[in-house]
Amino acid sequence: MTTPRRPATMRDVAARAGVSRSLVSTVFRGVPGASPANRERILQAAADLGYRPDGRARQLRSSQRRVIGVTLTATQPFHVAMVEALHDATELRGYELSIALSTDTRTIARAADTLLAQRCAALVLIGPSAPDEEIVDLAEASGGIPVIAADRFLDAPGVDAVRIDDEAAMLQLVGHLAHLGHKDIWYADGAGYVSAEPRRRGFVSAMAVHGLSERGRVIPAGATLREGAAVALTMLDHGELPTAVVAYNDWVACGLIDVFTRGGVRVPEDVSIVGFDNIPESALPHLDFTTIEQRSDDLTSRVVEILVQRLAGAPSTGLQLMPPGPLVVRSSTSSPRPGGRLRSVAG
Amino acid sequence: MTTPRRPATMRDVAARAGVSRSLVSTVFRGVPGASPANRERILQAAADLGYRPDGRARQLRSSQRRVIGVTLTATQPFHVAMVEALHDATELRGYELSIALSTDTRTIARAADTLLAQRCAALVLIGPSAPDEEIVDLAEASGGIPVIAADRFLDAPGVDAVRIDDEAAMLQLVGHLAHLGHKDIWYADGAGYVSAEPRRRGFVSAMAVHGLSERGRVIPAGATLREGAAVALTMLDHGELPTAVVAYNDWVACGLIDVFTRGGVRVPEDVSIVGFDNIPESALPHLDFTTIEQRSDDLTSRVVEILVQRLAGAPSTGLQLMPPGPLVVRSSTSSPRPGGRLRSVAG
DNA sequence: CCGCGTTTATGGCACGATCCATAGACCCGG
DNA sequence: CCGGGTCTATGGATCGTGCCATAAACGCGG
Repeated sequence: MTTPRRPATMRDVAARAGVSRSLVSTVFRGVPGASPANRERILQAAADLGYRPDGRARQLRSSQRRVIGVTLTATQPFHVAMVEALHDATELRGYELSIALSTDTRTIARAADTLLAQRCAALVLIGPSAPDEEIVDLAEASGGIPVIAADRFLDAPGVDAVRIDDEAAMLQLVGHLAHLGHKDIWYADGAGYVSAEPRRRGFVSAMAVHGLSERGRVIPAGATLREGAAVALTMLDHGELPTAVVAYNDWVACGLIDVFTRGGVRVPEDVSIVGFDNIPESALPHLDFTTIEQRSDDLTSRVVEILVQRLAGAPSTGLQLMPPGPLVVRSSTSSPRPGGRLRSVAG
Repeated sequence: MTTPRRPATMRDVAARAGVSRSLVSTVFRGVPGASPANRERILQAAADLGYRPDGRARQLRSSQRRVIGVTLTATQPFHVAMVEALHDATELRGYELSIALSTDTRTIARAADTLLAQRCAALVLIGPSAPDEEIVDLAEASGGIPVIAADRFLDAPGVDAVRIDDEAAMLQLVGHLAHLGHKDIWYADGAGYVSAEPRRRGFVSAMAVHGLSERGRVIPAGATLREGAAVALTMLDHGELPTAVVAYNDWVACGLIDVFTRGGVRVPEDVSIVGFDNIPESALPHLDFTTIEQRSDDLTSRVVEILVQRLAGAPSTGLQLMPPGPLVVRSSTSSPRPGGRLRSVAG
């Protein structure tokens, strides 16, 4: 097979098969109207020429919109899983997915521009980064197609938003500790990370609910094992510990437990620790800490559901919060020492 | 602004601005030939109508191919970083990126089909999964456009492949241990994970180089902290330890060190441990283990370089191996105990 | 042999843009 | 007043396909 400078078109296939261009079209569209003999010859000719229908021309001509635009920041692994789920769901409904990456230097609006230029049928914006205002403006400029913000807390008219209820989850976690009798509860905060805000808000209001606002403390940490470890070290250095620490996520909890146990602070005897996410590592025998599940699968299927409904003509439903996953109680939490209060750790 | 059922076209803009369709075209292409007054009126009319050029029609008409197709498996974080780098590099050369995800159920060939249907100018296949044969077939069917396999070991005519030289990296790691005097060196293998094969090969041949084939052992592990911890546990259970363990990657090393130190096996006094990747966690004070850097940035920039050259007409260069990053020696490695041999660990 | 319905095949317009050839507008010196 | 050059603006062909209207081919009963 030689390599043609110009890719083969329907015209080329038609010429080689000795039929009209239209007949090639009917065969490749899979509609009836071609005799078996001609169908065979056309497919053979196409194979010989390495013909492949031009998607751009197809979409341009057929007035139906058959592309779903997806913007992705890909900070979380489950965001990629969400794209896969969207693939599966839309493919069997005859849609294609078009993916545009947005990064620190490349705004969602810019990524979406590419997609809107393709005249996509709907826009799915995955990820909580980027200011809300940008999403609202984008929805304005989208020409009335469905716009769905996945994993984002946004309450704007005309745009569907779905996100896990971080606040409620935090309420459960703090509630667990409070019921065990803890009063001095600190929170190793996610600092700049995106889900940090609702979780912090959840922590603060949960402490208020239990009348512990005075005893709580929010300490900037981060989202990694490293940052969790760093926070634990500064706590040890300052020589002051609460009876329980809530971590922004499981990695931070790993770091905390690591440093604490090595520093002679026993978990849960001296300090209880809870994580957030229920990653596999949280069940490791030597860690085995209490955490709450992030039901990202539920979030994903909800997004797919909304997309399908909106494509079918259903109106926007606004913001939807997914109920938090179950609390997974393990051996990192127990009641505090009798009369437990802020403890001074000898240097 | 009302929401039109049909998006505005150049014709609509032209009508509103009172000019011809062609003039709208010249304005939106950014070529000279329109008077300032008309340019202004056209842009105003376009803004009023929410006009956005149709990318499909544009690309169809202009015979130049201005799209780079990228398939992505997104198993490694740096794969996403690579897409970002490709964005930056191609954007200022007037190209657009089109991204197609490939998953377990969605082959690279299928993902690439979408891209080829868009008549992309080149194909960048990111990720080492999928059988080589599939890539070769794909290159065959690509109609002669440049095909670049990033992060893949593949030596096929006409397709450029780039990957970090895992084997050489492993040679350095084992060499480091051998020079310290280690002879009983085990390898916690990556099992099913994709880069596992070349690393294992590197380990085996490195042991051969140092005349230690008899003393080496390959133990199936995995790629996560959890799997590393599991391997360490079985080692302790079997009551037999080498003087040094090479981990498939840094997470596995974390798991090993964690379980060992808690189990009373001192690192590096009783056993030396090396990782692979130099993730930030490897520098944590309480871990601080020797590892080798994965210079994924170098890999990325090499891929970009090759793409740019091939777009400029340069011929395929075949397989390229990137030299391994520097060895980062930390406190998890030292000379073995005098006369160190396989050690029995009391239960 | 003719009329009629069904199956196949074809020609041509349209999708929304690019781009070239051409025409009008305008300025300027001769 | 006219010829010639530059700057603007326009019409129309074209990209590769979908799809509709129409034509050819064919079978069949009267």
